[in-house]
Amino acid sequence: MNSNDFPKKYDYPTVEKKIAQYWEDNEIYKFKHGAGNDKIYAVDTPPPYVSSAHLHVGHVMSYSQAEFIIRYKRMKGFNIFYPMGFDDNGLPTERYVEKKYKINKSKITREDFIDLCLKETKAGIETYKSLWKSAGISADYGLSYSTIDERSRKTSQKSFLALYDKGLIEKRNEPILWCPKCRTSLAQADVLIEEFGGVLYDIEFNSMSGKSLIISTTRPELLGGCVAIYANPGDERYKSLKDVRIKIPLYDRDVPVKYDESVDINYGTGLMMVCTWGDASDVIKWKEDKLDTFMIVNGAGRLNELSGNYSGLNVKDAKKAIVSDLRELSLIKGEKPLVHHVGVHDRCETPIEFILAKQWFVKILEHKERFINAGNAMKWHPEFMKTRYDEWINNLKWDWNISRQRFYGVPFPVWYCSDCGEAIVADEASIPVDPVTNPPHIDKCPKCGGKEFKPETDVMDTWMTSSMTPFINTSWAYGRDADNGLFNKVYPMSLRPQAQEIIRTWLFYTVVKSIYHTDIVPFENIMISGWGLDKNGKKMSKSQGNFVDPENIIAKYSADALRYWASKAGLGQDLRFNEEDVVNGRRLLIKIWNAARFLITNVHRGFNPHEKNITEIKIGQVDKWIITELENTLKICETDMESYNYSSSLRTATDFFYNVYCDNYLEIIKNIFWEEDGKNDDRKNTVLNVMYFVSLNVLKIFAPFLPFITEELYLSFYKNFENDKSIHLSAWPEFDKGLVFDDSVKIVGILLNILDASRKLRTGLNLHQNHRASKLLIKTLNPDYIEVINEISGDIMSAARVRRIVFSDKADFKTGDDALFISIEK
RNA sequence: GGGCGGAUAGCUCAGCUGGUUAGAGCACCGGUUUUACAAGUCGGGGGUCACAGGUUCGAACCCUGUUCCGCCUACCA
Repeated sequence: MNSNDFPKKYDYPTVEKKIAQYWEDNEIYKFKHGAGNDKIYAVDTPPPYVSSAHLHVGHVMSYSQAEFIIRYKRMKGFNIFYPMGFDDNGLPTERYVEKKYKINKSKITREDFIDLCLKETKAGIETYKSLWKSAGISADYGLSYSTIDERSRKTSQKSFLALYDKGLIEKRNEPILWCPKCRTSLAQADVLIEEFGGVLYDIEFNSMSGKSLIISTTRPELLGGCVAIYANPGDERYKSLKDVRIKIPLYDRDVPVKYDESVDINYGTGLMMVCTWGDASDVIKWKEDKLDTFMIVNGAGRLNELSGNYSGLNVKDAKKAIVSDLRELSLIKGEKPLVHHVGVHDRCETPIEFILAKQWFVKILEHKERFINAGNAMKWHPEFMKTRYDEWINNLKWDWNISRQRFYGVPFPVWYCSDCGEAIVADEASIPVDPVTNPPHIDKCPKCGGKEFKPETDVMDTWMTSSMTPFINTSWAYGRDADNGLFNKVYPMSLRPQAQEIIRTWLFYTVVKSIYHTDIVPFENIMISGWGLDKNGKKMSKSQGNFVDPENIIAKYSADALRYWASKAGLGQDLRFNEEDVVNGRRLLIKIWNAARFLITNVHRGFNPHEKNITEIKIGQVDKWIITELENTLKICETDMESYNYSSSLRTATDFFYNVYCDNYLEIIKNIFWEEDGKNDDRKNTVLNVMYFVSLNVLKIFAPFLPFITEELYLSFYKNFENDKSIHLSAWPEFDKGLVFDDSVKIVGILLNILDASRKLRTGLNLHQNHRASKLLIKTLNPDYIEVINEISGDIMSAARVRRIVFSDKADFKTGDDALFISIEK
């Protein structure tokens, strides 16, 4: 570009589109597989579940934050393995489709439903890709994966087969967590605890000997499922009940009394009704004490025939009916409102129930210690997030149930013998298979010789696939040598960036799988981002309607400006969205543009920044000072980036750029460019070289954050003198001790004190910005200053916009330096 | 119930292992437009660092307790 043509305004909508295209056309972010650079930095990209139109600026925030580090690593010379993932299988997508088309799984065929899911998935992927690209996310889109594609299905099924072989997966018939709305079983990680207002009913029971007993419960509708009454073994009141049976009100049934330490003497009357099953403690007691089983709630959340008169009612209506009947019999002796905590399905917020069912489980309870150790073997950023991981593992109560009674997911590679029920798992060569459409590889049941087989119709938990991302990415399912040994090169991966709410799912399950399959932790570093909050500090979400559309913000202020906002929160910190910060980002861009413009438009023909080394040209004190300040900045920025403290890095860079480089250095030197041609040519050339050196390095430390504008300036100007085809492939500027001139910093400190004071005086004198005052009077109490001031008098006059400097005792305005006073005469 | 994070200017936030007079941006007030930038620039006002104790020559920072906000976790049914 001809420097005279350099645009006055930064036209970011046009430029950002153009630059994004440049990156794509030139494969700037392509992973160089097999090209010799084995200094690999591998990222396990989060695959957010694909349902277009729920994306908000918070998503851009967390992706950007990880990407700041990734871009930095790229400039540090790493060969970046950065695939883009799209999570599109499983219940989240199904829920999205159900809502969008107002259907549910009982009113549509499996095939039609899957078709709709695939259609939405495809649309979702396009929306995501387009947003990530416009936000400048530097993934290698050629490495994209979707969790429903063939490679993912093969990987999940291979994992299933491998763990089945190791005895780490098994099918069991036991009480499981169940969502009556989605009609599927769930894992503990799919359940959230929510606060509910409820009522604690004191209900009168009678022992068979006629003794009246008051028992408190929040779930009278489960009376029909009551299988025992518990008391604390130390509770004197109830010791006599040993061997006594208790009659259940409304039902013609009686149950035993049992004792357990877990019963709180002070809660209610100290008696506890245990049912099949109201909560986890019921299940535990049922297992430990081998209680009877009276399952009165069915999979649809309705009471069944075992409940007698209440059969067919849903849980809520049954509660009303039973309470009303108990009232009529005067068996309700008390009602206390209380707040209690109920587990709900995280996708639909329906309270979960326990039902008995045959399900596939990945055993995890017996290996908790290994997972805790794995957590300790990875570096957490920020550190305190590891607590959540540890806490989750320590509190696990159930093995990981991976069966889902749904349609859209990866099928189990399993059939059952119609005669004896024996499970037949697929052979590895045939996966991925869908047992509903594919026959098994054998024609005879190995156990009973039966020739008929039924497919497993459940699908796997979506996390069964997502937990395999490091393996999907590296084609592990095709053998460890597949894809030129990619797995061995990339695994374990350098970085797992992700949001905090999926520590217990995506992260935990990935660790489980990785440990089981390889016995090696999957990541060196884990980076946990906070949430994007709305203006009022509430979490942004589609359902709350308080989300900000990133496309609009990018269109209005540019992607770089949005990324600037994203840099404001440190790791693990939530960040409020306020448009002011985006506006500030745009201001920074404009400032960068204009500072570059000053250099570019002053560069003469024949300018060559590499003719001599920066130290070999005749640099003055102010040049040495600005170079020193730059070096100190580079040092801090590098330290910050190395410790994932990107926020501080950008702040430091911005401070230097604004307050030191623009407001002071450029202000001090710019006057020389106003002189007639021919005058000061040497000095001009020196200053241009210094500006080139400083501004290019500043641009580089801005580059991870503001990839578009830095690239635009690089390509349109700096690249004329540099070799790299993108600033993002250029080398991160290393701190150079040889470019630190502490004496110059001291000397220029005097100048800056004078400049600062003179600005105050000029404001007081109402002087025009560029008015050249006639005299600057200086008084100094430090004789050493005189020589220094004489040496840099040209710069002082230039900076303070004065024609002459005079040492005079009349100077009476104290500067920031106690030994230095100045005055200005108009 | 247990735990984690936070509370600093009107607003959004910096403030390193304790060290002069606690910073920035926005907002507010005033000056200033041919000479990189008015989406600018220069200057100014504005804070009992949540509260109460303690340690120290010295505390926004360390310790103890309290309050409020957010979150994680939990078998008082």
